[in-house]
Amino acid sequence: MANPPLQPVRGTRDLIGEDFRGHHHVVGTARRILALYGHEEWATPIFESTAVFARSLGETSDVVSKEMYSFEDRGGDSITLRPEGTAGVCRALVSNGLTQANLPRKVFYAGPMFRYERPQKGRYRQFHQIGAEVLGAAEPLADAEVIAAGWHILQELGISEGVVLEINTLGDAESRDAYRAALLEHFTAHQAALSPDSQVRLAKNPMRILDSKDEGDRAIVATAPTIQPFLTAAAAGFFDAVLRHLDTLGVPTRQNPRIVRGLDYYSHTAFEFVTDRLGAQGTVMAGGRYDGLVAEMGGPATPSVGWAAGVERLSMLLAAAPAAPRPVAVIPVGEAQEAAALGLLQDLRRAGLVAEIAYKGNLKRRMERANRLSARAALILGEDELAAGQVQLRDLDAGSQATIPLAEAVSRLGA
RNA sequence: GCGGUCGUAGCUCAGCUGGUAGAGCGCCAGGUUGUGGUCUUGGAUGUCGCGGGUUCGAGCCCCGUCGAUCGCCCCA
Repeated sequence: MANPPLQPVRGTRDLIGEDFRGHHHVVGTARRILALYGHEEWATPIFESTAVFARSLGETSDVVSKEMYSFEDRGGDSITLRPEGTAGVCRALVSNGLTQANLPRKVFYAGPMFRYERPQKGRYRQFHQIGAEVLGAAEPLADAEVIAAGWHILQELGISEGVVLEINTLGDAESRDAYRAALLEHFTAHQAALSPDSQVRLAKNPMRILDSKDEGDRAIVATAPTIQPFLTAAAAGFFDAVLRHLDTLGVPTRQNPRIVRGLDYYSHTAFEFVTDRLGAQGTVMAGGRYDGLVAEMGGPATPSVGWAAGVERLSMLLAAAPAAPRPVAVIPVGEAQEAAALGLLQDLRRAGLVAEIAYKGNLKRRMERANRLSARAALILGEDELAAGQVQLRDLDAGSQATIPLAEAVSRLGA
């Protein structure tokens, strides 16, 4: 019996061909744009002590309570595959003693994240995120700038048309406590009419009811108070400044008082770039301000702001992944011509041209292979031509062919 | 964790009231032993996701399971 076929683990997938090129294009574009904004790239470990996430994301958040890939390593320590990137970056800031010098510090990261969830369109158990953080900046301009960088990336990817920035403020602790109390009062009054899910939310985190998708809930939410009247003067002023800077930086915004971020560490600015083109997973880039997180990691108070974006989701919005490069095919007609062909092959590559040679096959086979690689041109080295210091240059799109001096091959192909 | 839909050739799919599999594309070979893509002729495709059950007989019916997909929860 043959071995049973192996399947990828549920919620994981291979990135091959067009999928990989789309993914690579998203990450590469983010890397390039964020460099323009002064972000440096960090690579933190893919797994951390479980405490790094449990403490920062909030013990009761779904991510911590039911979605983490946690395991005990051989030394008996509890380890978790990172479900998101910000906690690791903050931990790294503290671990590396970077909390004093050169703040604010702008960071970019990209890599795989892991959450044990039911897979769905645009949602995987191993997925990839890019993220930008501005660490150690309490000013509203930091919020606006990092959001502007995200918008810039979406524009550069050509997908900003169908995406809107929804933004809200969660206020400071004082505003939030007052608002939470008011919400609790409002929803408790309508408790019986709430959906079962929202009755649970009422006990755990009443703010979550605000973004419920349940029809009945929406009617109750519509009459719920917004946070605005509960904002302290400082919190209101902060949010106004963020909005003003975003306007100045050319980022269109839509205020949405129902936005609530899922992770506990957010305060003040909360935002999501959303689209209606991805079904239920409309959030494509999201983040906010997290002034208390670095302190949670054992560092000094380090007000910070940032966002993360799902690479798979951004990639799905791309009109088309960039095409693979089109090589030049070098084709020796007989074995005697192979040495000359290999020399030419390396000359082309040294000149920066993508060039390929088949490992075997006659002229017809090699031409077929060149076609399959969507080669743009073939350089055919025949015995007679080579003896005269010449090669055949065939344009595979036009189908035209010309005899040219071997020495001109590289320059004729536009090096 | 919960609910809906779906798993047939490498890909996209067809397969009648159950009678032991088909198309297109792709692939391979010839027409063209120094020329691809177009054209033409021929050829090979398969544990019908997996396991069990019903039946004389199951791709088709039943149960389970794995996977995909869409939605809920939640989230990027």
